[in-house]
Amino acid sequence: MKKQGADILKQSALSITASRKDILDIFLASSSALAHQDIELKCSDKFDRVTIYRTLQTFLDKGIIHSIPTTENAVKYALCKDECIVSGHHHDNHVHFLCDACGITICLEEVVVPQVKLPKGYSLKDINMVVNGTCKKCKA
Amino acid sequence: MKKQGADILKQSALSITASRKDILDIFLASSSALAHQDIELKCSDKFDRVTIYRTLQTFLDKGIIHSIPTTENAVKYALCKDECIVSGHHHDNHVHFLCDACGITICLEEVVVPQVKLPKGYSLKDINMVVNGTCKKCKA
DNA sequence: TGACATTTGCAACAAAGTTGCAATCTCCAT
DNA sequence: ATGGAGATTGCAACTTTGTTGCAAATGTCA
Ligand SMILES: [Mn+2]
Ligand SMILES: [Mn+2]
Ligand SMILES: [Zn+2]
Ligand SMILES: [Zn+2]
Repeated sequence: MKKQGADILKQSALSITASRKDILDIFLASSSALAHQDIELKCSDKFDRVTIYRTLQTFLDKGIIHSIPTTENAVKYALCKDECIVSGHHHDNHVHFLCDACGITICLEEVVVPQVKLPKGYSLKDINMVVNGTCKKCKA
Repeated sequence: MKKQGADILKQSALSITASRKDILDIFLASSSALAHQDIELKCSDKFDRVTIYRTLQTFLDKGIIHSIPTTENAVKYALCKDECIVSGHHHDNHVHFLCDACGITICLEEVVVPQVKLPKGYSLKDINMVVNGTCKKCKA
């Protein structure tokens, strides 16, 4: 049986509500990262825009989703994998791909973000790597 | 003599106007990347908000500045270096640092973005690497 | 200097995000 | 199973951010 939104909510000790379940199911059904607006288009008939904002924030806080900064000034969100939580801390250390042609944003789970050495004085907490280019489907 | 905004405008074959000069000078005087709002705070008394938007877009088009996507859903901008233009094309291949404590965003010109190998089918055009952490000044 | 093209400011919008509060819903202990 | 405490939601009102069209002002170059 496939993983459902409700399962994830239980795991994260969040109360189970219609909006949270539905929004999680939207993520589970999507193969690419979603912007707030993408989600709004899919369920603003059922839920208020504000609820979507708050739900996404809750998911971020709980480490259910992670955010992906894009060059188009639009943050996108994607589910975190289970293996993501190692010893109580999150590890979204994969590369993200953004297609300039179709705009799709994808987690490249199998591509690990390379380490970098920072100049003296800077302490590193997190690295974000976003690659632009052309995706499989849009290839000429 | 220090480089002035007007010099850069000439180099880029842009007409020299007060707003362009002033905004360039703000960049030249800043050691960190600036958001639209940062610039607005410094000169909205002299120029319209719309002018700032259009000026930043022009600078982007001409390769005078580059944009930095941040996790806070706010694009920041920074001047490109001269050496940035190699054979007519831009090369902003350095890492950016974003301090979680003070929010400052800095170009780490000396840290080159490492290459990554993408899965089959993806073609790469550009890589963006943003590192979060604590900057020199904010260090505990 | 003057014509012409470019740039700017303004006004009016549209879209995105935030906040407070009352109504509703979840969950847990009885 | 029920009900009450606390969490969640919808709504309204608002702020901030970004866009567009157009007329006035400015810069460029002959
Ligand atoms: Mn991801
Ligand atoms: Mn930079
Ligand atoms: Zn594509
Ligand atoms: Zn700092």
